[in-house]
Amino acid sequence: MELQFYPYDFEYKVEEGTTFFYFYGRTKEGQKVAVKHHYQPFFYAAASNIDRKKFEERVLKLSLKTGIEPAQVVRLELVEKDLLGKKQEFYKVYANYPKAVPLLAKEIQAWGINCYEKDILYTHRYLRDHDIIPMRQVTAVGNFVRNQWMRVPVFVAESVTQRSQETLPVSDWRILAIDLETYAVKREIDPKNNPILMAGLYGAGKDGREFRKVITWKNAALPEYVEIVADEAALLQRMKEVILEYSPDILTGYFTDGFDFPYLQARAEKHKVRFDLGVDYSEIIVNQSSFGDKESKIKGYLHADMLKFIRNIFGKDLDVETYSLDAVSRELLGHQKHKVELEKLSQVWDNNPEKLAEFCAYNLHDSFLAYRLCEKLLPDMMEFTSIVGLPASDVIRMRFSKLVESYILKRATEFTAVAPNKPENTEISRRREESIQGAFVFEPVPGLYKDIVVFDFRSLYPTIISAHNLGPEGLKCSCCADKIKSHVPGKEEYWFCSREKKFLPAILEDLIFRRAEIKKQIKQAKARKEDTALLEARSYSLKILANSFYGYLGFYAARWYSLESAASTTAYARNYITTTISKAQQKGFKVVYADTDSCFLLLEGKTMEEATAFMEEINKTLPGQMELELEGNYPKGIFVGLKGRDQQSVGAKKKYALLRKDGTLKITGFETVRRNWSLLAKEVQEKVLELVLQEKVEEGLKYVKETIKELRSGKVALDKLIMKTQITRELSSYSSFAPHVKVAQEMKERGLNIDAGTIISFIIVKGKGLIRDRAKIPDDVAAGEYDAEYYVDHQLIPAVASIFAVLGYNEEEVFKDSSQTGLGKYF
DNA sequence: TGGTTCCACAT
DNA sequence: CAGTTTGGAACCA
Repeated sequence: MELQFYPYDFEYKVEEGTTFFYFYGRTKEGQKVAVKHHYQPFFYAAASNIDRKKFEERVLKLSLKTGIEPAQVVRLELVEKDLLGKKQEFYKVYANYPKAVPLLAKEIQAWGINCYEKDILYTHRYLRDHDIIPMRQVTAVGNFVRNQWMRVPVFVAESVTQRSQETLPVSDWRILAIDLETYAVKREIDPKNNPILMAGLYGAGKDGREFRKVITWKNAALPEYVEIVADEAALLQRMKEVILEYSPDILTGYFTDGFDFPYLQARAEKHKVRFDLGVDYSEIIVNQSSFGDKESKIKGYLHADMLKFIRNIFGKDLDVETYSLDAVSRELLGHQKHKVELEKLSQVWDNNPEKLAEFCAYNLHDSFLAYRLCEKLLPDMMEFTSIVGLPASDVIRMRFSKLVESYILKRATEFTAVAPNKPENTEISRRREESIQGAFVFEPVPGLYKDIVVFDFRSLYPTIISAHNLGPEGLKCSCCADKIKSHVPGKEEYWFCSREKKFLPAILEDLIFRRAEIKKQIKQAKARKEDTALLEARSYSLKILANSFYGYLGFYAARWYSLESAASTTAYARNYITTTISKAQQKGFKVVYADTDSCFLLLEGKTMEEATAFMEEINKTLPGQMELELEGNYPKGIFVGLKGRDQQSVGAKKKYALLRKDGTLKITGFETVRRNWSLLAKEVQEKVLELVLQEKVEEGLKYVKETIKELRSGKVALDKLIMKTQITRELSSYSSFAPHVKVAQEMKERGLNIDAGTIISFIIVKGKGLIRDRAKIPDDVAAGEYDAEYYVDHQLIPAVASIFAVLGYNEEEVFKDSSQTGLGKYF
């Protein structure tokens, strides 16, 4: 019979010597299933320049002792494959089970024969070789078999194919979010001694309404969604039942990899409760690497720890200070966490259970936020999954380099390419020593400019790599060696094949092309007022994957490492931007600034038509998918001087502000966002930039003077004067006492818990002596007690001095005023 | 300024 | 053929 289903979790099992790949998924009707399919593991061994007869005899006799059964070669096949651009013959060496692969390969390498793809995970290999994309419809031919080892029906497949690319809509996946609150005095997280107090679960009910539940074990008057059980062991038991009954495809949460699931595992073990949620009745599996991150797995589910996906992949474009659930939800959902004093939970639990309700609400709300994040980002997770072709659980936990490499590996099959091996440790150290020249940045002359037109190269690095065929395969190719006309600009020693499009640039070109197609679709969909969330997700995935190729080529641990290619990418980029600059200058445009892929021109009486004509002209000369685009045109812009240098001549790079036509500002590089600046300094800096850009310089000066007056009058609201600095280690280990350290000590003396990570807020007040002795906790500062002169000298003036300096005002000329001392005397 | 150390996130 | 060892901010000399 035929079975159609949507798989989302994968593993393999060796059963009586036969290796089976296992799919776990669900049918359209919502029935969870397991599908098993036999597939023989293998790797490659170089077949060139060896005595093949002798090799075959020897290799087929191999039998390496291991803990399980001896590692043996099942059979050999001779194949032709492409290794870094060179066609060669390889043996495809089939092993008797997956873990035999590295053992056999190591032995054969010891004979002096290179082996390849010996560290490709079996489950990943299976998916790639069968061209199966997780979470999309799969058709298996075979039969259901009786079993008692699985919680779900088991189907034994003779064949498995993906005929359709169809997937389920977001609303059809059953998602359940979990969140735990634990007993924790002084933020001490201790799964050995501290119990789980409550477990929040949030999902969608089968009736379409919300599914909300909090399980706790304290008898108190609590809201209707709270279920009270006898003790912690009962909580665990009940939680398991609820999850099984809900039967989610996706289990989600926030930092569930490192906190909730390991905690559940530890407490279940302590109470001897079998928390066997796994589809095969297995318990939670926590993989802890000797360093850093944990990963938690529950067999038969897609465990999506939203923190992992956001931190590793999705959050790179996000404007958040930390990846805390609070900050991320605020940014992505417009919701924040409920505000409760979590430190008091343990105390309330012990002494005032009647106050537990607000903690239950908090608990449920956290799981609600995780659910919403999962729902919102599911299209993105699925897109990365489909481009890379690996399980979503792996994809969301990958760093960029791994993501790129997985995409390359997926495409390698089509190009019959064999993957180069990962570098050895010595090679890694060697590579880590190397570095390349980066981007070109045009040093601006400080000043206030008008009518600035900004052009930039769309996806500069990816399009260069694709257009110039950069990559290890085409580097210094022998076919083009005799006619080296087109070497890399400024690097006579490098050239890349011009006869044949090579593997890496070809698959990168695909990504860029596919993204361009999707962008067109987005435009059309928007015109029809359709929802574009899915398309945006695809476009975003393709974009960051394409952008990561350059970094990958220069990444020390990359299989397709090619520092020459990375260096050539920036060399071409420098050449394109400098060429664009000089061509603009030849046309009579003044160039004020340029950075990596962008170029800022002044119209100076010329028209926008002339500027775009210039752009068109450049575009005619560009190869492949390269394109110069109009980023925008701005009525005004300011570039400021470098601190401590001649403020009139040397401009700071990557620091400027532009005024848009609609009056809004585009501020880059200024300190306005840093938390160790007071809100006052940020506000004043922004306001002054705005006034100056609107040519209201006098008004700007006046504004500063008024602000200073206000400061001195003691009327400025205290919350605008708070400065924040993070405590980064154990308080007692500080040997120098910056203001925030001193405040932290004071807070600790009052019984507040201060440890690494706490952000200390403080205000500097009037008085004698060192600054640090005048730093106070904001709550202790009386209105007007702050030290106005400190704020003038250390916050206000530094925030605006460079802006006024651009206009030729030095502090003395401009800020002349009263009888004050210090810099403030000029105001 | 550059080199080095420390910490992500959860209660 | 689940294992490797990150990177960015804050601090210090």
